Amino acid sequence: MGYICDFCGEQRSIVYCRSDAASLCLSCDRHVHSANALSRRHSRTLLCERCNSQPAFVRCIEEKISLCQNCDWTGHGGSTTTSSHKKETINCYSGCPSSEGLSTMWPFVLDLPSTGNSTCEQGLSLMCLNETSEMNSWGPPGNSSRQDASLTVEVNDANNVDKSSILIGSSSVPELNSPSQKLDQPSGSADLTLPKLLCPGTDDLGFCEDDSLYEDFNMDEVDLNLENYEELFGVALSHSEQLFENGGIDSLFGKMDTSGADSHCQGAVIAEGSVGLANAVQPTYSNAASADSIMSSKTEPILCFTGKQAHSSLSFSGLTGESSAGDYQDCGASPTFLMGEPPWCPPGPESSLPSTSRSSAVMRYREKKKNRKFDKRVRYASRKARADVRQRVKGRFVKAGEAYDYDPISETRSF
DNA sequence: CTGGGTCAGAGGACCACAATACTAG
DNA sequence: AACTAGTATTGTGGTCCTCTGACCC
Repeated sequence: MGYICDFCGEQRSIVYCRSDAASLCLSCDRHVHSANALSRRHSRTLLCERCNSQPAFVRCIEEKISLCQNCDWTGHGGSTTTSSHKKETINCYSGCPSSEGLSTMWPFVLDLPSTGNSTCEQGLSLMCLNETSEMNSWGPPGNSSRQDASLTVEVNDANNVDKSSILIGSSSVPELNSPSQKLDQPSGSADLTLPKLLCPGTDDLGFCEDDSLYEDFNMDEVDLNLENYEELFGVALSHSEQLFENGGIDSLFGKMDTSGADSHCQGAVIAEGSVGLANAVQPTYSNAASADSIMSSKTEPILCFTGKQAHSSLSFSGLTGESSAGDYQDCGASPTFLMGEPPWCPPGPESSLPSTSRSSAVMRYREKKKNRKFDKRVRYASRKARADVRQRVKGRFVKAGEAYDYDPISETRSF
C-alpha cells in the first residue's frame, strides 16, 4: 500500500510522515499537520516512488525517481551501471510549507499540486525549512544558517566537501559486522555486506517485505548502552558531554521518533542514512576490533570530522537498529558518527575538563535519558490519533458522553 | 548483622472503542 | 473464487496500584 493517501484514501500520496507513519497527499499533509503545534513539528519527506511505503532520502537524477534507502541500495547498489547514477539528497520538512516552499526545497517535483492556503501557512512562513536544516543535517549546503550546533555545522561541512550533495552511487555503504551477525555468519563475517543483511536469500528484491527480520530491533539495546555509559566510560564522558553541551546528542536523540512502522528495513541500511556523509567522512574500523574497542565505539557517540576521506568497513556492536537507523536517518545523521570514534580523532583535551562540568553533564545526561522514551512504538497512527483525543477518568477511557476528568484536547476537566 | 519502616521507581492493569482480523454463509 | 455480514481481537494513552529494591534507624 502507501500509494494512496492514508488520510483521504483518494489522492496519490506524495509525502511520508514518520511520526504518523502515514503516506499523505499534499493536501491532507497540510490539513493534518496544521492541526496543532505538535503535529506541525512532524518531520516529513517525499515518499519513495518505488516501494511507496518508505520515506525517500535520495533522488536519482538520472532515473528521476525518489528512493528510500532500501530501494536506493537495491536499485543502485548492485549494478555498476546504476551505481554511478547521480543522486541528490532529499530534505525533510516540518510545518505547513506553501507549495512554493516545497518547490524550492524539491525543485525536481515540478508538478506539485496546489496545496491551498493553510491556517498555519502564514505563521510558518519562516517555515520550518530552517528547522529542517537542523534536523536534516544532510540537506543541501547552505540551508543551515545556524552555526551554533556543532553537529549541523560539521555535517553541512561534510556536504560541502561532498560536491553540493550530489552523490555518486551507493558504493560507500559500509560493511556491518556486529556480534549477532557474527553469530549468524561465523565465517566470512568480515565480508558481510548490506544486501545480505537486508534480505537474506534475496539478491535483487528486498523491498522490506520481511519485516520480521528487524522485529527484534529496538532502542532498548541502545538505551542499555547508554545506561552503562558511566560505568564503562566514566573517564571518557567528555565526548558526549561536549555533544550534550552543543546539543548534538540532544538534537539526535531528542528528535528520535520510535513510533511508526516506517523504520522497517531502514535498520539494515545502517550508516547509509547519509550517504553523502558517509562518502565524505567514513571512519575506518577494523573488523578485528576487540570487544572493548567495539564497545568503546558504540558508546561514544563522537563527531570528529576532519575532512578526511576514509573508506573502509566499520564494525557495529549491538547496534541493531530498526529504530536506530531509521531514527538516525530521521535526524539526518548517520549512525556511523554516533556509533563510531574515528581512529584519527586524537584524545581530546576533554579529559582535562573540570569535574564540575563533567558532573553537570552527567546530570544533564541522566535527566535527558530519563525523559526519553525509546521503547514505545506506535503501530497504528490512527489509533494513536484517536487515543490522543479521547476523554478519560483517572487515565481510563470513558464512554462517549459520560463525565470525564481529563480532556486531551481542551486540557480541561468536566468536574 | 538483622528486622522494620519509608521512599522512589518500574511495570502492569484498567478503561472505551475504532480499526483490524477472522469466520461463516 | 469472490463477496458480504457478523463476530472476535487488537491497540491506543493517562492514571492508579502493586511490587521491588535501596536506604536509614
